[in-house]
Amino acid sequence: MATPHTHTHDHGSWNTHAADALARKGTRRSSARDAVVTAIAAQDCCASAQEIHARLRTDGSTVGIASVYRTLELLHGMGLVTRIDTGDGVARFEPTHPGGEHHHHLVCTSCGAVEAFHDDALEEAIHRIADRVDFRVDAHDVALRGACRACR
Amino acid sequence: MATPHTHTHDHGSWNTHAADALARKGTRRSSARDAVVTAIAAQDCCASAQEIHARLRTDGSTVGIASVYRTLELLHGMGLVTRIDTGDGVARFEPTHPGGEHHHHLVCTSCGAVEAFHDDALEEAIHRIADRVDFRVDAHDVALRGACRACR
DNA sequence: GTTTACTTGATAATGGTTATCATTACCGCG
DNA sequence: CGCGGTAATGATAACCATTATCAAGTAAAC
Ligand SMILES: [Mn+2]
Ligand SMILES: [Mn+2]
Ligand SMILES: [Zn+2]
Ligand SMILES: [Zn+2]
Repeated sequence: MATPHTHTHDHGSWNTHAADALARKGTRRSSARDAVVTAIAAQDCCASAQEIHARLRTDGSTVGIASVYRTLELLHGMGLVTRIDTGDGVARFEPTHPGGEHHHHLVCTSCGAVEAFHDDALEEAIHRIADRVDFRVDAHDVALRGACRACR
Repeated sequence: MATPHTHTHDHGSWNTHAADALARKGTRRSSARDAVVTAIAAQDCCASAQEIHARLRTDGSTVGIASVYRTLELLHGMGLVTRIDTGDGVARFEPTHPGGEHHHHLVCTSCGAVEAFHDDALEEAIHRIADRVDFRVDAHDVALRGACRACR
């Protein structure tokens, strides 16, 4: 039931999915946005704007930090990216897969490490709550906090 | 199963609980800390440092904002207070009840309203995950995001 | 090619939180 | 009781992730 999340995504498929959605929305094509989208497509789990920016600059890109934030905001507004707050005051983002398939996070309060997990019973419970409550539930997030193997 | 959380806490009991824990820890008694502890004891759900500070000042207290942050950090470190991040860049805090009884939150992404809920199946699922995963889980939090009745 | 307005990158501004520091005031001890 | 050591305080400066601003660049429509 609770499984260490296996990374079996095709990075290219999300990239295409996102590019299509952007084209459909009618945004112009630009190298900055392309670079950010490609960088996000390569992630299996969450990364902050600053981390994405640093990775891009290391790879020789000249994208500005503002464009990273702007692109993340755009993609988030379009539901192409999931925002995750691990509680350290930094927003992290990961690709949202079209099928609804996703994972949640184990956060080490000692070293800040983030691990992914998935659990069907958890999803089922959340789904039932959403049906029962006087609130339209669009999204959910779950974080388990504690100590990772290394910090324990 | 999923119930709108009923507020049946005795505010005084958490206040005493916290005061005892602070005494046991050997901290000095001060009016600033007392005021913050009392303010938190009066909460049924989460409030930010600034909100707590404003409430105290309105009530005639001269507590500085720094003391509010310091007290929250102290109480959080002692496990007396739960920190909640609703994703708007503001940390909120609510009293941690000794029996482990707690609730989770519905967050309206439109107006920012926060409602509490509790669900046994959800807790059970999380408990099972904690047992199964290679991680020491000390705490967990769950947020359901969407639109409240008023914003829907 | 020209025009239009979407994008960009640099940089200033914002705002919650944290660090600093001189001053205050608990509280154990004589 | 007083003292003295030092935890705690409140004002304020510093920090830092995120946002807003703006002049310059550049897709894409015509
Ligand atoms: Mn889920
Ligand atoms: Mn719970
Ligand atoms: Zn992830
Ligand atoms: Zn609450």
